[in-house]
Amino acid sequence: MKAQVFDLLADPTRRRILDALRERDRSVGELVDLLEISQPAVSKQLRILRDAGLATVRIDAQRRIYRLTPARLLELDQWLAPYRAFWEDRLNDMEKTLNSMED
Amino acid sequence: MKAQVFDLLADPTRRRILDALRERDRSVGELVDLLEISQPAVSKQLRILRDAGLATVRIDAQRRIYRLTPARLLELDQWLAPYRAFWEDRLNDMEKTLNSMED
DNA sequence: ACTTAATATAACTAGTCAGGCATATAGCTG
DNA sequence: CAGCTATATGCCTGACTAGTTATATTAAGT
Repeated sequence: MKAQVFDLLADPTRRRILDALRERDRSVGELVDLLEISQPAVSKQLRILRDAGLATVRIDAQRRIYRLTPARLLELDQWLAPYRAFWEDRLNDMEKTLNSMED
Repeated sequence: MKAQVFDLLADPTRRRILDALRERDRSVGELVDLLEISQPAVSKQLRILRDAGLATVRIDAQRRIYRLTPARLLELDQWLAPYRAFWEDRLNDMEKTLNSMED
Protein backbone atom coordinates (compact mmCIF):
# COMPACT_ATOMS: atom_id res chain seq x y z
CA MET A 1 0.00 0.00 0.00
CA LYS A 2 2.28 2.73 1.23
CA ALA A 3 5.36 2.19 -0.86
CA GLN A 4 8.85 3.30 0.04
CA VAL A 5 9.57 6.77 -1.22
CA PHE A 6 12.64 5.36 -2.99
CA ASP A 7 10.54 2.98 -5.02
CA LEU A 8 8.17 5.75 -5.95
CA LEU A 9 10.96 7.92 -7.29
CA ALA A 10 12.64 5.09 -9.15
CA ASP A 11 10.16 5.38 -11.99
CA PRO A 12 10.87 8.21 -14.47
CA THR A 13 7.21 8.65 -15.35
CA ARG A 14 6.34 9.24 -11.72
CA ARG A 15 9.15 11.73 -11.41
CA ARG A 16 7.86 13.60 -14.45
CA ILE A 17 4.41 13.68 -12.92
CA LEU A 18 5.79 15.08 -9.68
CA ASP A 19 7.76 17.70 -11.59
CA ALA A 20 4.62 18.73 -13.44
CA LEU A 21 2.57 18.91 -10.26
CA ARG A 22 5.23 21.02 -8.63
CA GLU A 23 4.57 23.74 -11.20
CA ARG A 24 0.83 23.67 -10.69
CA ASP A 25 -2.14 21.40 -10.13
CA ARG A 26 -3.02 19.30 -13.15
CA SER A 27 -5.91 17.29 -14.51
CA VAL A 28 -5.31 13.76 -15.73
CA GLY A 29 -5.80 14.92 -19.30
CA GLU A 30 -3.10 17.53 -19.00
CA LEU A 31 -0.69 14.94 -17.71
CA VAL A 32 -1.58 12.58 -20.53
CA ASP A 33 -0.75 15.31 -23.05
CA LEU A 34 2.50 16.06 -21.28
CA LEU A 35 3.85 12.55 -20.87
CA GLU A 36 3.46 10.53 -23.99
CA ILE A 37 1.79 7.44 -22.68
CA SER A 38 -1.80 6.21 -22.58
CA GLN A 39 -4.38 7.67 -20.23
CA PRO A 40 -4.72 4.43 -18.23
CA ALA A 41 -0.98 4.36 -17.67
CA VAL A 42 -1.13 7.87 -16.25
CA SER A 43 -4.11 7.07 -14.06
CA LYS A 44 -2.25 4.06 -12.74
CA GLN A 45 0.76 6.07 -11.68
CA LEU A 46 -1.49 8.71 -10.18
CA ARG A 47 -3.14 6.05 -8.09
CA ILE A 48 0.23 4.89 -6.85
CA LEU A 49 1.23 8.44 -5.95
CA ARG A 50 -2.11 8.98 -4.25
CA ASP A 51 -1.86 5.78 -2.23
CA ALA A 52 1.64 6.75 -1.23
CA GLY A 53 0.45 10.13 -0.02
CA LEU A 54 2.39 12.14 -2.56
CA ALA A 55 -0.67 13.59 -4.25
CA THR A 56 -4.30 14.36 -3.58
CA VAL A 57 -7.25 14.67 -5.92
CA ARG A 58 -10.08 17.09 -6.06
CA ILE A 59 -13.06 16.79 -8.33
CA ASP A 60 -13.94 19.41 -10.92
CA ALA A 61 -16.90 18.20 -12.97
CA GLN A 62 -15.65 15.14 -14.84
CA ARG A 63 -12.08 16.19 -14.28
CA ARG A 64 -9.89 15.07 -11.43
CA ILE A 65 -7.34 17.66 -10.48
CA TYR A 66 -4.20 16.33 -8.86
CA ARG A 67 -2.10 18.28 -6.39
CA LEU A 68 1.35 17.53 -5.04
CA THR A 69 1.70 16.84 -1.33
CA PRO A 70 5.43 16.79 -0.78
CA ALA A 71 5.48 15.81 2.89
CA ARG A 72 6.89 12.38 2.25
CA LEU A 73 9.84 13.85 0.43
CA LEU A 74 11.05 14.85 3.87
CA GLU A 75 11.86 11.18 4.32
CA LEU A 76 14.35 11.49 1.52
CA ASP A 77 15.82 14.57 3.09
CA GLN A 78 16.20 12.76 6.38
CA TRP A 79 17.76 9.72 4.76
CA LEU A 80 20.20 11.99 3.03
CA ALA A 81 21.21 13.93 6.13
CA PRO A 82 23.90 11.60 7.50
CA TYR A 83 25.37 11.26 4.02
CA ARG A 84 25.54 15.00 3.79
CA ALA A 85 27.49 15.01 7.04
CA PHE A 86 29.70 12.32 5.57
CA TRP A 87 30.58 14.18 2.42
CA GLU A 88 31.19 17.39 4.27
CA ASP A 89 33.66 15.58 6.52
CA ARG A 90 35.36 14.33 3.39
CA LEU A 91 35.74 17.84 2.08
CA ASN A 92 37.13 19.03 5.41
CA ASP A 93 39.68 16.24 5.38
CA MET A 94 40.83 17.19 1.93
CA GLU A 95 41.17 20.79 3.00
CA LYS A 96 43.28 19.81 5.98
CA THR A 97 45.50 17.72 3.77
CA LEU A 98 45.99 20.63 1.42
CA ASN A 99 46.82 22.98 4.27
CA SER A 100 49.38 20.61 5.75
CA MET A 101 50.96 20.28 2.32
CA GLU A 102 51.56 24.00 2.30
CA ASP A 103 53.79 23.75 5.40
CA MET B 1 26.39 1.44 -17.18
CA LYS B 2 25.96 4.52 -15.06
CA ALA B 3 22.54 4.02 -13.55
CA GLN B 4 20.25 6.72 -12.27
CA VAL B 5 20.87 7.45 -8.62
CA PHE B 6 17.15 6.83 -8.01
CA ASP B 7 17.37 3.31 -9.37
CA LEU B 8 20.40 2.61 -7.24
CA LEU B 9 18.63 3.65 -4.07
CA ALA B 10 15.46 1.78 -4.91
CA ASP B 11 16.99 -1.48 -3.75
CA PRO B 12 17.01 -2.02 0.03
CA THR B 13 20.12 -4.17 -0.05
CA ARG B 14 22.06 -1.41 -1.77
CA ARG B 15 20.82 1.09 0.78
CA ARG B 16 21.98 -1.17 3.58
CA ILE B 17 25.38 -1.45 1.95
CA LEU B 18 25.64 2.31 1.66
CA ASP B 19 24.63 2.71 5.30
CA ALA B 20 27.31 0.24 6.33
CA LEU B 21 29.96 1.94 4.23
CA ARG B 22 29.04 5.27 5.70
CA GLU B 23 30.16 4.01 9.10
CA ARG B 24 33.48 2.73 7.84
CA ASP B 25 35.17 0.95 4.96
CA ARG B 26 34.21 -2.71 4.69
CA SER B 27 35.45 -5.87 3.09
CA VAL B 28 33.05 -7.98 1.07
CA GLY B 29 33.08 -10.60 3.82
CA GLU B 30 32.00 -8.11 6.44
CA LEU B 31 29.11 -7.04 4.27
CA VAL B 32 28.10 -10.65 3.68
CA ASP B 33 27.95 -11.20 7.45
CA LEU B 34 25.94 -8.04 7.92
CA LEU B 35 23.35 -8.52 5.21
CA GLU B 36 21.99 -12.01 5.20
CA ILE B 37 22.37 -12.92 1.58
CA SER B 38 24.92 -14.93 -0.37
CA GLN B 39 28.37 -13.60 -1.14
CA PRO B 40 27.74 -13.50 -4.88
CA ALA B 41 24.64 -11.41 -4.31
CA VAL B 42 26.68 -8.93 -2.30
CA SER B 43 29.45 -8.82 -4.90
CA LYS B 44 26.84 -8.15 -7.53
CA GLN B 45 25.43 -5.15 -5.73
CA LEU B 46 28.91 -3.89 -5.01
CA ARG B 47 29.67 -4.03 -8.70
CA ILE B 48 26.59 -2.00 -9.43
CA LEU B 49 27.53 0.60 -6.83
CA ARG B 50 31.08 0.68 -8.15
CA ASP B 51 29.96 1.12 -11.75
CA ALA B 52 27.66 3.89 -10.64
CA GLY B 53 30.50 5.69 -8.89
CA LEU B 54 29.06 5.31 -5.41
CA ALA B 55 31.91 3.17 -4.11
CA THR B 56 35.55 2.41 -4.78
CA VAL B 57 37.62 -0.65 -4.01
CA ARG B 58 41.10 -1.06 -2.71
CA ILE B 59 42.94 -4.33 -2.50
CA ASP B 60 44.21 -5.74 0.78
CA ALA B 61 45.68 -9.19 0.15
CA GLN B 62 42.74 -11.36 -0.94
CA ARG B 63 40.30 -8.90 0.50
CA ARG B 64 38.63 -6.09 -1.38
CA ILE B 65 37.86 -3.13 0.83
CA TYR B 66 34.99 -0.98 -0.31
CA ARG B 67 34.67 2.72 0.44
CA LEU B 68 31.73 5.02 -0.02
CA THR B 69 32.07 7.89 -2.48
CA PRO B 70 28.99 9.96 -1.87
CA ALA B 71 29.44 12.53 -4.64
CA ARG B 72 26.54 11.25 -6.70
CA LEU B 73 24.19 11.70 -3.79
CA LEU B 74 24.46 15.39 -4.53
CA GLU B 75 22.26 14.64 -7.52
CA LEU B 76 19.54 13.63 -5.11
CA ASP B 77 20.07 16.78 -3.14
CA GLN B 78 19.75 18.85 -6.27
CA TRP B 79 16.66 17.04 -7.44
CA LEU B 80 15.15 17.63 -4.06
CA ALA B 81 15.93 21.35 -3.92
CA PRO B 82 12.91 22.70 -5.84
CA TYR B 83 10.61 20.44 -3.85
CA ARG B 84 12.10 21.81 -0.68
CA ALA B 85 11.25 25.29 -1.91
CA PHE B 86 7.76 24.01 -2.70
CA TRP B 87 7.04 22.57 0.71
CA GLU B 88 8.44 25.60 2.47
CA ASP B 89 6.04 27.78 0.50
CA ARG B 90 3.26 25.49 1.59
CA LEU B 91 4.21 25.96 5.22
CA ASN B 92 4.33 29.72 4.80
CA ASP B 93 0.89 29.73 3.25
CA MET B 94 -0.52 27.77 6.16
CA GLU B 95 1.09 30.18 8.58
CA LYS B 96 -0.45 33.14 6.81
CA THR B 97 -3.82 31.46 6.89
CA LEU B 98 -3.50 30.90 10.59
CA ASN B 99 -2.47 34.49 11.22
CA SER B 100 -5.39 35.87 9.26
CA MET B 101 -7.71 33.62 11.22
CA GLU B 102 -6.54 35.28 14.41
CA ASP B 103 -7.79 38.67 13.21
C1' DA C 1 -32.99 8.78 -20.58
C1' DC C 2 -29.16 9.11 -24.21
C1' DT C 3 -24.73 10.68 -25.62
C1' DT C 4 -20.37 12.45 -25.01
C1' DA C 5 -16.33 13.53 -22.00
C1' DA C 6 -13.08 12.36 -18.47
C1' DT C 7 -11.12 9.09 -15.62
C1' DA C 8 -10.57 4.53 -13.39
C1' DT C 9 -10.08 -0.47 -13.26
C1' DA C 10 -9.14 -5.25 -15.14
C1' DA C 11 -6.61 -8.61 -17.50
C1' DC C 12 -2.59 -9.49 -20.06
C1' DT C 13 2.23 -9.18 -21.52
C1' DA C 14 7.05 -8.14 -22.12
C1' DG C 15 11.01 -6.60 -19.89
C1' DT C 16 13.82 -6.13 -15.83
C1' DC C 17 16.24 -7.50 -11.85
C1' DA C 18 17.69 -9.53 -7.33
C1' DG C 19 18.98 -13.61 -5.55
C1' DG C 20 20.55 -18.59 -5.69
C1' DC C 21 24.07 -22.13 -7.09
C1' DA C 22 28.11 -23.45 -9.59
C1' DT C 23 32.38 -22.11 -11.13
C1' DA C 24 36.27 -19.11 -12.29
C1' DT C 25 39.92 -16.05 -10.73
C1' DA C 26 43.26 -13.89 -7.60
C1' DG C 27 46.27 -13.98 -3.76
C1' DC C 28 48.25 -16.08 0.30
C1' DT C 29 50.70 -20.03 2.88
C1' DG C 30 53.16 -24.01 3.68
C1' DC D 1 52.85 -26.04 -6.74
C1' DA D 2 49.04 -27.61 -3.73
C1' DG D 3 45.57 -26.17 -1.14
C1' DC D 4 43.14 -22.58 1.17
C1' DT D 5 40.77 -17.95 1.46
C1' DA D 6 38.37 -14.17 -0.53
C1' DT D 7 35.94 -12.35 -4.22
C1' DA D 8 33.99 -12.14 -8.93
C1' DT D 9 31.32 -13.86 -12.86
C1' DG D 10 27.80 -16.74 -15.53
C1' DC D 11 23.64 -18.74 -15.90
C1' DC D 12 19.00 -19.54 -14.36
C1' DT D 13 14.62 -18.57 -12.19
C1' DG D 14 10.82 -16.30 -9.75
C1' DA D 15 8.85 -12.01 -8.67
C1' DC D 16 7.58 -7.65 -9.77
C1' DT D 17 6.05 -3.83 -12.64
C1' DA D 18 5.03 -0.37 -16.34
C1' DG D 19 2.65 -0.16 -20.24
C1' DT D 20 -1.20 -1.68 -23.58
C1' DT D 21 -6.11 -2.58 -24.90
C1' DA D 22 -10.78 -3.25 -23.52
C1' DT D 23 -14.24 -2.09 -20.45
C1' DA D 24 -16.50 0.06 -16.43
C1' DT D 25 -17.65 4.22 -13.94
C1' DT D 26 -18.81 8.99 -13.13
C1' DA D 27 -20.55 13.37 -14.45
C1' DA D 28 -22.60 16.78 -17.91
C1' DG D 29 -25.24 18.45 -21.55
C1' DT D 30 -29.28 18.07 -24.47
